[in-house]
Amino acid sequence: MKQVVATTSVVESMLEIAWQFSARGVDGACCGELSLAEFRALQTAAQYPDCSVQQIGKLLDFTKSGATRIVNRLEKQKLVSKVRSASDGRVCCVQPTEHGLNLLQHAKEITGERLGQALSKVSVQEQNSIVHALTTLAKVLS
Amino acid sequence: MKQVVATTSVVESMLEIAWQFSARGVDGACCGELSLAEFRALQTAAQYPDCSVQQIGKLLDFTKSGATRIVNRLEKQKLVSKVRSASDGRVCCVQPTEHGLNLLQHAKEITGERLGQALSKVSVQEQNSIVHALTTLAKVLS
DNA sequence: GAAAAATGGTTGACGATGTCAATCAATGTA
DNA sequence: TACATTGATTGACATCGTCAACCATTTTTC
Repeated sequence: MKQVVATTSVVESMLEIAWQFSARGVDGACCGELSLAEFRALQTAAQYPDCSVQQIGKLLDFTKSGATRIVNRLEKQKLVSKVRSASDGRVCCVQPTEHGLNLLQHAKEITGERLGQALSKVSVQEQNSIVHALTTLAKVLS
Repeated sequence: MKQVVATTSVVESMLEIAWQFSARGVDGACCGELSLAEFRALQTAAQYPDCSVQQIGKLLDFTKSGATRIVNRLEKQKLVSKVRSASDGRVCCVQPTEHGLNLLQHAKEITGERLGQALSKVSVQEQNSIVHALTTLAKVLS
């Protein structure tokens, strides 16, 4: 019970952080011309080799059609390519292009820098604590 | 330098968390009929007494017109009321209604519960560490 | 004190985004 | 072969926030 009480006071921090790192916060900073949804989709495609369009939708909680549209936008920007699966002619495998992977890498650096800049305001010990905490939290949230 | 390197590896966690707690993640769970932007605006109105429309826009990084529209939607749902400032006839003070405050409180509880549920998967010691880390991080990010 | 500039807010037109329902194509099943 | 299922796409649509133009009030300037 005590934990629950404690967490309610943290929710505001949580939302604040989410806001900073979501669509509005990251803005052009990390994603270039990409929306957060597109960025996440690109990430997902990179993470799961030969990921289908619908898989991306399911992982990110979009409808089928939403997923199609997001992937199409990524394709138009040449960040992914769609390849028909050899084993199942209905499936579209979404593969990040070289360009897409570069963008991901770059985005990671930029956002990391930004996080690092924020973290530089606290002690190294606290930095480590935060890094550890975030990693753990992301794991238990998924 | 080491910190920067370390943080880049955390960025993915960061984005994962943001995703979980942003528009798509929270969904109806905490915000009822509100979008995340509307929810944040309501929060801001509650936090800053007699907050103007534009102040909300500036704090949340919206344009003037965007802020107007968000506040209008909140007003239509009777979550805030707009009152012309006595000292400056141009300014609209945005005040959360009783209903608005209740919704905020409720949302806080729901989201807190959700966070608590996730946190219940780790040790109490780790929970405290995470709570502390989030609080600190939110502070240095703003 | 009146004209001009600045400031807060609103509105119309628009582009971006994602949903729903209908559809097509490929696969699986009877 | 006929029927159902599944992956993906498309058209119509609602939501959301921006830009530019605008009105109203306040402040500045001469």
